[in-house]
Amino acid sequence: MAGTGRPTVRDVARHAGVSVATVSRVTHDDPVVTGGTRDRVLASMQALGYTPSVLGSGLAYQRHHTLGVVLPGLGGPYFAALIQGAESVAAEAGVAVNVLGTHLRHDAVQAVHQLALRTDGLIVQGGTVPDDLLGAIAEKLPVVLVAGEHPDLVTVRTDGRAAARGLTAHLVEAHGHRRLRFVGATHGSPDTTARYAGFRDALAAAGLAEHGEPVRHGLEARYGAMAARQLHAEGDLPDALVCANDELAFGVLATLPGLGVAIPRDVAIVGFDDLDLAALASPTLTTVHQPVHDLGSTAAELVLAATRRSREPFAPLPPDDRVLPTRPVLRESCGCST
Amino acid sequence: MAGTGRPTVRDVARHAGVSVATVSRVTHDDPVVTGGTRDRVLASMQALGYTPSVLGSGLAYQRHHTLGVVLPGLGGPYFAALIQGAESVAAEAGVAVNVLGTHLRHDAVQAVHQLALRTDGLIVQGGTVPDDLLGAIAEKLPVVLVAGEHPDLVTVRTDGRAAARGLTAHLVEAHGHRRLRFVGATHGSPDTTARYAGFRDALAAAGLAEHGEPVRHGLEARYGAMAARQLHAEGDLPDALVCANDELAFGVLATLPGLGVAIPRDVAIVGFDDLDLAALASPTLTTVHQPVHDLGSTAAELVLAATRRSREPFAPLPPDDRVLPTRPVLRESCGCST
DNA sequence: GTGAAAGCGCTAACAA
DNA sequence: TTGTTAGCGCTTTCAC
Repeated sequence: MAGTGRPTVRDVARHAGVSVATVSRVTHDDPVVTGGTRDRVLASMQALGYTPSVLGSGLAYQRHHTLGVVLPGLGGPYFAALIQGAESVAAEAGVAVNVLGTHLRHDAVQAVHQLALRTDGLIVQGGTVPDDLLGAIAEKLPVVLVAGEHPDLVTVRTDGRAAARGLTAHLVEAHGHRRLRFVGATHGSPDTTARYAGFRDALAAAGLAEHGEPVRHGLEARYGAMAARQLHAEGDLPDALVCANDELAFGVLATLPGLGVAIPRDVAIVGFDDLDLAALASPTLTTVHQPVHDLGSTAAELVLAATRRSREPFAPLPPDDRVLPTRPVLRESCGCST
Repeated sequence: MAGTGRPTVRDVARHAGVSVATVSRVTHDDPVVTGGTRDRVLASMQALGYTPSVLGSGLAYQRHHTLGVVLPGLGGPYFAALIQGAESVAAEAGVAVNVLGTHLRHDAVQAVHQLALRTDGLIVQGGTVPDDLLGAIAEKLPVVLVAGEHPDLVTVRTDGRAAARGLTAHLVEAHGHRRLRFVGATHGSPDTTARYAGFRDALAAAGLAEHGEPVRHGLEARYGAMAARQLHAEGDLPDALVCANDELAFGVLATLPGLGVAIPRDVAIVGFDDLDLAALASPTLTTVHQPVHDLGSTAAELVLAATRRSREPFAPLPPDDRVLPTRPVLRESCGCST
């Protein structure tokens, strides 16, 4: 009876000789239930192999127990680390993580809307969602923006501009490079845009001009390879390449040497993020360490905190801007400690 | 009234002057509703900004409208492609995709169980979940195993052994290499295990012995770098390195040249998967093209098909073994067309 | 401390 | 063709 499916609260209640309310209380560790009753119910749960239905409690609580994460893509160690950070916090709270990669979908806006309907809160990577849509969604459920800026939202980021300024200055001052070029598509990536701005800041401060426009193919490893081939074909290699992230730098690193260009002898290279591979490639990669995992976990904490107290109609989160620290990591690819 | 929250079927029904059943029918494009009624209801939906609650319909349907994907990790382009494949099919069906990376979690088994409770079906990458647990879960909901083998389950995979045999034979026969070594951690990865077996097949057929044990650091780019450094340190470089996947090969490619080892002059290298970067790195990477995206989409189709007809108690899927074709891609890193 | 009962939003017989 | 009604599984007042 009661179907052949999984046992429900009712089954447990009957088996334990209590009411469904009591079963529910035990599930939630409600301290009012007596030790004896409690044990009896727990035993019945064991005996029947009962697990609360996510569907049932979801409806009653009006909560999906799911966190949405919106990223441009899913590939790449950067996003993996971000997701892990978010997931570690979410798992703790019994919340699942639902990831959406927008750059791969023509119907990204639609998809974000869909996601918003099935989650209790959203973590959004800067540049993936138009600002107005973001604002609209933030009125409906808690949203935290990662690696982006927005006056009315909660944001978690690093100061990429300052970091890029510092790293670029290092290339100029410590290694005497004067012809520097930026690699990375700035469009649609606030993070990259900030880094490029910092790059330009440093050049301006040193009285230098960019050695050519940024090479804007994309932000993944393969685009680094593409950039390397393009630069090589142009035959006008700069002294140093400032890559928007480590992935791009690896793409360059897996290509230029094969084309007969030695690093850092012929060209110096720096990246951003300090991915694991950075310390292992040869030459080891000079970069800026970013707390990517923390970015994700912090964002998740903020969203979940808002989620939990979401009882009434829902009030948007008060704006906040958390800036996490970065740290330059000087290795071989810039010419240091060769 | 009716709370300040989102409008419900009841609100729409009242507004349109029909019953909730009719509203539900319109939502599901039930052809029985008259054009007039239909239009009136649609208008009311528009007016009120109604969207069906995932929670409500979920409970009624007893369906989560979510597909689970279990992978070892989330980084890496291989998994990104797999997820995209699955997601493209899922999105079509209005189903969300929930990804779980097991290698990063100490409580992987627990996590898989949790996931099973919130999804309608699971796609599992071979090697991520113990066989017995897999069997147990498959009795509860549709499960498709990707890149793995299992007698009682639906599996979608490629014939990695044959592919590896062919590629290895190429190194031996076309390029005359005799001292070959395998790079990649076979433990816990059926895919890698199969490729290693194929590698050995080819060597045996040629009457050759492996030039040393496999270098088993892992399966990601950084472990390729690690392997490269180890091999270089050992000072006994083989003629050719057969990497378990392209990621590892890239790690090697971003490291060996920097250590003064030219590819393919000093060492030939081949990978598996044919990631985008393979055609762009220098030297371009010889590899085996795998339909990773199709692996994901096929798996998703199979799971969803089973999901849809899951009406009664649920019968496990009948075992099936789909083998998708692969294709060797000969490029520069093996010594071809240099 | 425990139980009865009224929902949460939607679907699906069954009636009309 | 449309409406009525009884759930789906769980939570949560409000009585007892």
